[in-house]
Amino acid sequence: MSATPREDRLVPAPAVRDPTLRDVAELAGVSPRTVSNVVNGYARVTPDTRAKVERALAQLDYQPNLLARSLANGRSGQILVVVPYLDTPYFSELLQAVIPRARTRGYDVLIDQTDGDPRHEAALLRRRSRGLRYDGMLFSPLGLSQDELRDRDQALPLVVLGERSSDGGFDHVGIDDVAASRDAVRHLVACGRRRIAAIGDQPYRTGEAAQRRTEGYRQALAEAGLPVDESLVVQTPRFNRADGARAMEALLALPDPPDAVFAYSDLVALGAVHVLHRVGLRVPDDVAVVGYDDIEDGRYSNPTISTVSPDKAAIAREAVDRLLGRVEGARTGRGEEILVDYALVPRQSTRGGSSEEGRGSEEGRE
Amino acid sequence: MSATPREDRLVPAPAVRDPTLRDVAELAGVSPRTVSNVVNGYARVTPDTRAKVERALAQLDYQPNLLARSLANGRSGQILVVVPYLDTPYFSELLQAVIPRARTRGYDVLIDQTDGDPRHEAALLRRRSRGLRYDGMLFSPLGLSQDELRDRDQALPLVVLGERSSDGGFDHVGIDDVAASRDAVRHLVACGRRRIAAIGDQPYRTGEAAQRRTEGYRQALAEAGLPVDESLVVQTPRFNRADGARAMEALLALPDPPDAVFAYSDLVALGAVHVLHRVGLRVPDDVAVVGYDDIEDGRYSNPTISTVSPDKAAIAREAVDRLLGRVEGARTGRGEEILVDYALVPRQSTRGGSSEEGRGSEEGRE
DNA sequence: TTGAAAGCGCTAACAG
DNA sequence: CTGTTAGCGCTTTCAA
Repeated sequence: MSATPREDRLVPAPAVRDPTLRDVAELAGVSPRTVSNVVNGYARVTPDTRAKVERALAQLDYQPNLLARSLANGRSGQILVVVPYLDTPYFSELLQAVIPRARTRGYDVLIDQTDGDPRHEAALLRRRSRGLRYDGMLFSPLGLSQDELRDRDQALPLVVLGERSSDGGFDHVGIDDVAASRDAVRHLVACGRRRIAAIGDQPYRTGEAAQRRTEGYRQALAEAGLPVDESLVVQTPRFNRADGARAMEALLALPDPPDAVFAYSDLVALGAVHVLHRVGLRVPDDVAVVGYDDIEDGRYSNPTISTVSPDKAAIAREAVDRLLGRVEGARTGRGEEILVDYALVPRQSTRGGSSEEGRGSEEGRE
Repeated sequence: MSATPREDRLVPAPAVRDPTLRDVAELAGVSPRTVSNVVNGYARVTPDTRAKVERALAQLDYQPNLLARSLANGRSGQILVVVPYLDTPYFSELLQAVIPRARTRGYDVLIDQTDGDPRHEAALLRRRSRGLRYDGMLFSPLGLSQDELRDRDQALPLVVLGERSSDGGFDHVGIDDVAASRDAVRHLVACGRRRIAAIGDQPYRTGEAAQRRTEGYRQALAEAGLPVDESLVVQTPRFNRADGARAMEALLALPDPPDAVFAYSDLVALGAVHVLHRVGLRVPDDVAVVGYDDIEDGRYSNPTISTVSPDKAAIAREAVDRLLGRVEGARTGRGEEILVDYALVPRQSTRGGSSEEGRGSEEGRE
């Protein structure tokens, strides 16, 4: 039996074993400590020994065991991103921006989807934070009220998306929903509409995001001196196409249907437009529609959808940076409220015509 | 100083420390081994001691440190899912199905997106598998050829989605693209179309998926005795709306434009329809369009898009189960080719009308 | 600057 | 059935 490069074993070594820090140390003739220093660029190392170590590193094609590293230093290098639905364009577009941002900071992304189930969401919040596979959580809740959001493991860094937090219980990143909604409805008013419906209100204590949009809607109507016809405010369980379609059908069944619709998401808008087309009504001629989120579908749909466009790149950037700031201890203290930019983007569904246009910034707000 | 419940320490204990297996063992008066057995439901344990342990478990609200567990048993309990774009509906809908499937099997999901970058993809394949944070990889490649897919770390369980593998180098899950494309074009022929364009061909060695669709297109035309006009086969760099729009513009600039389009994805179809509307052509009256993927957008667009509908739930199920079969050692040996069901779903973009319909299974295959 | 050694918290051989 | 114990591979305090 020929001698192996590694010390002898009683049992035959496994066919192939990845090189460890120890192997590198032996080959380089230094201690594991030194190799670790080189690998992590920590303490100063003599150019001489560094060269030796690096040669060994290369020769063995060493790659650190991330699990072991995590266990030793108590950091997983992963963050968890929680969304209600992955196949909702708004969330997938957001994730598309979040993942590279996290990666440039050296973190991998775990994903969970809750289907908006309050129990699932609550469980995620209360899970003991240490010994977990992630160092922090980016959370887009749907079924939880503000109070429930506060009842959580305070040790786990948390940034909440899309819900308003006024009380410093956690960091929050989003846009000013009331102002954005007001702008959207102002736009419809400016287009000469008078019977403006709102689709997407939610009565629950968990529907605060929806309620802020409704608030903006009311403010804009009040400004314009228009009455609020409560029968034009339609509630929906969620913000998807099917909800938009159903709500639109209900509105059309009214004795005096609306001449415009403010939809609380682009999907809702698309669902509404779908129904309008089916019954032979023209958009925007008969009914103008404005949506919310600026998902890609709305830029290619027929007609294209006027919408409130949140700066998703900014949301992703702010959210990831705030979260990792807490993870890495650079930030402490009370949660902050971060409002990012948004813009109202008029397209065919309110203006008609057939031209495409890029992301406008008119009526942009902060 | 009052006595602490834990053994004395020379330095003050950290303000709060999560209970470990050891803590539980001490409290219950048994060995860590036994606690481990109870927690993992391994060996048989006396009801008596089990009760003791469980009481201690509950009292301390013990939760295992997953990192430590992973390091000890060499399994992370995570799989990595790699897609080119997260905000492409096909992929996000697939992920929506994959995540719960993995979770029911006890695995968490890490996500990476490559933007179709061949270097990124190749790096992922070659990364040393041990010491990684994931036990297996579900991979939807875009920029890699079959050969490049084979050049990988064989130790990492891998299931490939959406590319055809005939050679057992890895497991593959998908639908029969040639047959599905043939069905799609047959459908257009059956609708009385004669000048049928194809949008989405790709010439590269990495464009094999696209080339199979083109093959099906040619077969269907040949069957119908129709000539293949190469100017009607338009190549696109990717499969998104913008590509579909550009390709459609090019087709309309032809001296003799098509009366039907087979688009290699629903996004391409939507982009094409967008352009057709803009120039005032009617779908399907002037130009019929059939897509591929059956994404939700196509069920609510105007018109709704006829499409090839792969059984995404089956793809997710088969892919996750095959992958975990290998991860857990239940499966070994050569890679298999798994073909799942698909159906051609006719909608307004080929048939006209304005009714909605659910997922049809007519012309379903395989 | 570098080495020795003690963990991180859990699993699993190996007794008993 | 349960206890003892030796790691998993890395980081990091403490000495030298």
